[in-house]
Amino acid sequence: MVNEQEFLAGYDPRAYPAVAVTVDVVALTIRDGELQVLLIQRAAPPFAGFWALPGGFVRPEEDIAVAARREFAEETGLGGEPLRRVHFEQLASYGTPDRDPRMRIFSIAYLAFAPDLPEPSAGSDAGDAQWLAVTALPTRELAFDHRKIVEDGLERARSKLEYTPLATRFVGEEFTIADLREVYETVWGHPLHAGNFHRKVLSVPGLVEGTGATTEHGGPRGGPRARLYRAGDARLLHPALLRPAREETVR
Amino acid sequence: MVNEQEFLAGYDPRAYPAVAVTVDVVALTIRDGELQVLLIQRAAPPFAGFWALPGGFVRPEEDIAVAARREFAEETGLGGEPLRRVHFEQLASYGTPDRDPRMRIFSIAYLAFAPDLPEPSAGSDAGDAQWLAVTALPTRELAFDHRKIVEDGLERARSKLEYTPLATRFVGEEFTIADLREVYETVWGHPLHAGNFHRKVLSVPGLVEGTGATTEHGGPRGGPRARLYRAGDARLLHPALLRPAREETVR
DNA sequence: CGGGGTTATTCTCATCTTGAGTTATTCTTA
DNA sequence: TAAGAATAACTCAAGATGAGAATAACCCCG
Repeated sequence: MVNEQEFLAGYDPRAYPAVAVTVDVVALTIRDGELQVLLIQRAAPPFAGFWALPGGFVRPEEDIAVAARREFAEETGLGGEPLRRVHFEQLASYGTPDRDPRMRIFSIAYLAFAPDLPEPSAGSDAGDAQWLAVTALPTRELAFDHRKIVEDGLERARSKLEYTPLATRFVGEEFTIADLREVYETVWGHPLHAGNFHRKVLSVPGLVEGTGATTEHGGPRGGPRARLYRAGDARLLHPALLRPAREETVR
Repeated sequence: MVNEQEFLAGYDPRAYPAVAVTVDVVALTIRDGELQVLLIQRAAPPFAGFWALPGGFVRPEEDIAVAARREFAEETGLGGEPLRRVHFEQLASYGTPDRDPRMRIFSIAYLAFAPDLPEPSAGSDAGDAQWLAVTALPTRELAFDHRKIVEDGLERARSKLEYTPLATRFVGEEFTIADLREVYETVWGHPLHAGNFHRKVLSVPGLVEGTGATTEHGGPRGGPRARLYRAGDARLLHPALLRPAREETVR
């Protein structure tokens, strides 16, 4: 047996097969009314030409969370205040021995949420980056185990909408209840009852707070001006905003 | 910039500072009516004499989840069917550059749940292992960032009791509603209304199924024989069994 | 400029779920 | 044998949810 102490006490790392640690980022945004994920096209083998999650090596003195933000920033060209507004959280780690054909690579995946980001090619050094609607994922082959990572990220996102104010991270500073409802409908993938949603959002303490203002105009197809809100100070929603029960996933 | 492809294409791992990947296991059980966590006492520096989570090096060809089970089995002496009944899940990864003074070590933490396990010293190769009541954690200094890892694990456990049948993993094959209630009370750290809990457990589809049998005797201090149940086939609880709202944690 | 279609917001109402307390019954212990 | 304790079932009020409808503001088209 090799336990941690023995390993660390007598271990010469260079005598063992090398391992590497990377971060991969599942960056989600809502564009054109669709939930989209950021992908980059691989230039070199393996999986050359395939699409993959943005990510890379964690630098020797770099914290993991910092590495995730850095990789995201490099691919999107985002910086400053807009970057600070992006929500990051650790998703999970992936380390199946053969997940990369070249060597043992552990990947720590992060999830990033941001409102309506611009096309990534603009400011980034990788013109081969794009947002892909998650509904188009089934028809696209991804490199490595990145499909699994994206699926885990999507499930996490759907689930966190239920009991955290995460949805407010997908909209701008000020938003209407309908904006928020669109986020829920887009991420969960099905329509919600507008009246009940409205009542619920206003009744959960700390989810939103009114600004007193309304939109300048009604909606593009009519309707009155909507009141504007900004995110409240809640960190957890109580009671939660639950997805309609999905019998299939329960058993 | 070094992105993943460039890094992996032209990278000679031995030219970089070495990194290592370990697993650490937050193993929880209920013994003597208390939630307890498995700790081992470190023999070698750094942190010699301190208590730490069981864990160790992920072997070159070993899957992370397998490594977690192996480390747990080595410290508890558990194997075969009892080991298979233990629930494992990935918790999170920790990789702050200075979390280990010797080298860059990334730790992937796992959470393990099991019913009333025996004293670990018995079958293990490390006689310096013990179960510690989590209520005693504040008075004990832990090695590395293991206190943070344990706290994250406890929060995950408390939260998973709400919406998964995890509690059934802390009791034996057959159990009474009162056994289950004791699990919730112990993990959440406060008493529940017996009648409401009973109603709720029986009303959530797939949480428990009756065996038709009852206990041999009443409780040690009186009371009728209780009906016996076994775990149902639900993977998610709908509606969830929520903790009483904790105002403090909401904001 | 007026009407039809659209949307934000508020209500109603039946149904579920929850929290708190009570009761009948069965056991154990003294 | 009586007292105390625990299981299981019931009551009742308060809260939350799902479905539908009403009201009013606003856009676009003709």
